[in-house]
Amino acid sequence: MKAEDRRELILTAAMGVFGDYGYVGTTTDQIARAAGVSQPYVVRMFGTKEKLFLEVLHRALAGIFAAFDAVLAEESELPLERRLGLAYFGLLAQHGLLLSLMHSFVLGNEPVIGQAARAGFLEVYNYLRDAAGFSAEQAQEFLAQGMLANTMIGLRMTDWVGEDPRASELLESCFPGKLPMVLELGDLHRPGGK
Amino acid sequence: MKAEDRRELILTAAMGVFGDYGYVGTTTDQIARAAGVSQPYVVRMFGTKEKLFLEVLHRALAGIFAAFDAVLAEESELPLERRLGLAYFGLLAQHGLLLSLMHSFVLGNEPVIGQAARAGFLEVYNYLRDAAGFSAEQAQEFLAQGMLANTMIGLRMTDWVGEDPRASELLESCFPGKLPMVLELGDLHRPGGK
DNA sequence: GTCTATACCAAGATAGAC
DNA sequence: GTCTATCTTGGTATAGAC
Repeated sequence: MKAEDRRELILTAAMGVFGDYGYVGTTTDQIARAAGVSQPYVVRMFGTKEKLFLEVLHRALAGIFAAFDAVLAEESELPLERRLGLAYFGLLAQHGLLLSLMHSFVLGNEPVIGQAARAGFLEVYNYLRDAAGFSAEQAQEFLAQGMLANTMIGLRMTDWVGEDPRASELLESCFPGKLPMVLELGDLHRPGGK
Repeated sequence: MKAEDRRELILTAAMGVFGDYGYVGTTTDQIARAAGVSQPYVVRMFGTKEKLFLEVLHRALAGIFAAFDAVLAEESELPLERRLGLAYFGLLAQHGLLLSLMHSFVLGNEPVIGQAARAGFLEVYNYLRDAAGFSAEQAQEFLAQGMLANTMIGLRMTDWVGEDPRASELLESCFPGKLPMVLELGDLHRPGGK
């Protein structure tokens, strides 16, 4: 296999593991095993764990913009907020995409990663304001809902559906009409999830 | 000094450091230095880093409920959501309180901490629904705004006020009328902040 | 292009002195 | 009650073979 393909493989694996355990909590060895290569190879290919994480971050953001662009390009009766929200939920199918971002969002102190995370978040905000044409209030509300959704996934709150009725009630408000899908995808974000 | 007082000192220091660097990213030595004691002493007193973090989590939640209880006990013209929101912002004055929680919210995979984090989050939700009398939608919206506010602090977005007009705009929506206060408190959540 | 072996360092935890 | 010294583990990164 050539380097470019391995790169893809490793990046995908890294996104999943980083999403599950966070930047600091993830070892390059975990990523290597998830990708089916040796630990030194991961480091060799990306230089450092930090650089690898930055690439994952970049990819995650690109994934968001791609999904949103697709929404803006399509015709629909539904209000734009709703459609972008659904597209956002769709990103849960990519293991670790939203959670890697979420982890970066609490690392503002990290000199390199924090900077990238702030810039990335603002890019999303700018997209909502400019490309999507949201007002400041609309964009803020959209992001707030997104952050709560991320939190539900990060907490693995889906594991408590059925056990605690209030957990179900909250999740139903966070993912209106999409709980079944989210529960299914929730399996990804668990130890051992593909 | 007796053990009980040291305990307080260490817990306060630990909350700040955990908030700044997260559970995994924090070393017991950082905490020890922040508290002015030796690293082994921190471990000795709390058993393990994990147990210490769980105590911090417990304290952070207690802080939230104390602040909310005070709001419910007082008379006011303002709507309850607004008053609880302001009380929430007030918690920013306690270094690391909201951010330690936020870090725990993305650690759902951690067997012990994840469980505690989920339970803690649901306690807050239950409080809003029962003690505060919020509807499911009100509680969800309140939490969404809280998670976005936490994210802004975690990202240290306040550092970009003045540099990026969109950062200011977003922060102003997140902390309506309270930006000056938040900017001042933002200094706490920076490397070297007391 | 990918691995094995390993150097090196940082961190949590323990032992035991004072 | 608190410290110094230290054990042990685990994790990033490097060297170098195949």
